[in-house]
Amino acid sequence: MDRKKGADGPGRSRNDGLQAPKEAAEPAVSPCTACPVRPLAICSGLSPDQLPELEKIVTHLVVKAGQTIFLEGEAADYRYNLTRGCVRIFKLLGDGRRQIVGFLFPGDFLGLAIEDDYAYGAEAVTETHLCRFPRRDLDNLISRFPAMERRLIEVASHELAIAQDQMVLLGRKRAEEKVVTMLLALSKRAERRGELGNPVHLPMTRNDLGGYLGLTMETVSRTMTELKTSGLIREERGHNVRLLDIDKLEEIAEGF
Amino acid sequence: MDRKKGADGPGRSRNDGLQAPKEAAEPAVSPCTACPVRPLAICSGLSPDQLPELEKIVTHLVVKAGQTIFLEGEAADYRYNLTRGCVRIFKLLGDGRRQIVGFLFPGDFLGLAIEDDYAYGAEAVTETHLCRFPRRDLDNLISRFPAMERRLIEVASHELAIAQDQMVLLGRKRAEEKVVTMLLALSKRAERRGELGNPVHLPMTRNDLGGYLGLTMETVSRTMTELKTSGLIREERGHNVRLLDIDKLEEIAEGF
DNA sequence: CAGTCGCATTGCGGCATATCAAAGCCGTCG
DNA sequence: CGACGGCTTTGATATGCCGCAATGCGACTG
Repeated sequence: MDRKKGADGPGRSRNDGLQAPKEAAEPAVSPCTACPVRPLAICSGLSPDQLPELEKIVTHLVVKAGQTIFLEGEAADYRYNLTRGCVRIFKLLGDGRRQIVGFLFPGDFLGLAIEDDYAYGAEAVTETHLCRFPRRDLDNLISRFPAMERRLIEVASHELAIAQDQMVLLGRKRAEEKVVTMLLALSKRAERRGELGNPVHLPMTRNDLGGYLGLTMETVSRTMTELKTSGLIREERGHNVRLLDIDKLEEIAEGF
Repeated sequence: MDRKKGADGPGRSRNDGLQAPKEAAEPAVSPCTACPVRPLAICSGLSPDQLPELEKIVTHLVVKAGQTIFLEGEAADYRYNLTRGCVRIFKLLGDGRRQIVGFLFPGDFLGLAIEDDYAYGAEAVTETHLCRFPRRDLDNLISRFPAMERRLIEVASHELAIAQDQMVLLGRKRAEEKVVTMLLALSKRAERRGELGNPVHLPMTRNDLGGYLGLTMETVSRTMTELKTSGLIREERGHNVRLLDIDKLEEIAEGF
């Protein structure tokens, strides 16, 4: 691939960001016990009778599509858990070029790799529900529960493995391989969450996909068209993509 | 950039690999207490009187330049700590394209992001000294010392932050920016280890650098020549590069 | 000190992807 | 229901890096 300046402008899309996210209307009695994503989240490091500890420090937020959750460089006062929706995290270069370094889905933890300041910005791709924890409180709690620490190591090293796969993608794969890898990865992630894996749902724009794959929006679009033409995928209503020959797609993704 | 097939062949270079690494002649009385890289390593999660616990399960190895430490896909029976030398870890695509996902230096931990099998291969760039721990033993030990677990979370999230920076580099930076970023990063890492930061020492080949930066050897070479021509760096004896205008270099690296 | 081997450099041509521009499509809202 | 706004698609052209090949160079070796 080839690039030089201004891959995409800073943040914002669809909607626009920067209003402070609002607290959810009803935190209510704190439904961690019934939380559908708990088994996926770091919260699975706590036993049911320990959950009240967590509920003491949590705030529930709803963030509308396109809104900013936090900015790169801002003081990192909170960590989050995603319960609904989709979030993009990204880093900027001096001239505005933007690289999306991850998409988050329900059960994912947001705010792991941070120092005093957030090392990346986070924006809602779709309307997103978050559990927000004051960083200090959460870290204290975690250090009191060894199972939580172990869970966090698991999560961090899983993230690291994903990041390494992404380096291979960005450094060595061609456009078609990149797009196919992404489709398969989103499919598998959806299945792990217990959602439908085959018509893959793509909540993000072509621009977001390109921003993650190290491509431009146009190249993503052209590549999708080619995949459709060669009968490997089919687009269905509402940003859904059906994978028509998964074996073939896997081969393409792995560079054979 | 632009690529298609066979960025570089599999492993091996300089020397050649695959002989089983030999144990060090003299593990001796177990000198963890005096280990110069302990403050940098995960071992700093243990107090001096706990070090014997670690020494019970460690084996010291010396691996010659070019030799394989382990292969991608092999059963992940060990974790390592690097005390001397330089290691490259890399992943392969089906057709042999190779992406180097990291270089390790003294104090670094090897074998963090692994499942049952190693997700990447590891080779010595220069002669390397390693502390090897049976995975199960080390994990048991770690889980008995909360300070170790905390240290491991720190290490993992630091690695993750580096990986995210690397995604920006691979996805959005131009060749010159990539090379400059690398030079500065190696310089800073050396300083953190207490080594000389300014004439940066580059133990790895141009091919390795390219493998890490998502470039070919030739492009790295051409870029270095340009940097020399424009007076930003100067090559000195023994794979050393002097940074002549760090401010300017930082600007280039950050995309301004 | 000449010979050899591995790595680095340089030149040249080609190609994948960027870039710029213009339609096309689709959901939203008045 | 028609017009607007944002996203997507498609086309035409530009370019940065790749891929190959030849040469250069420095470090061992005998």
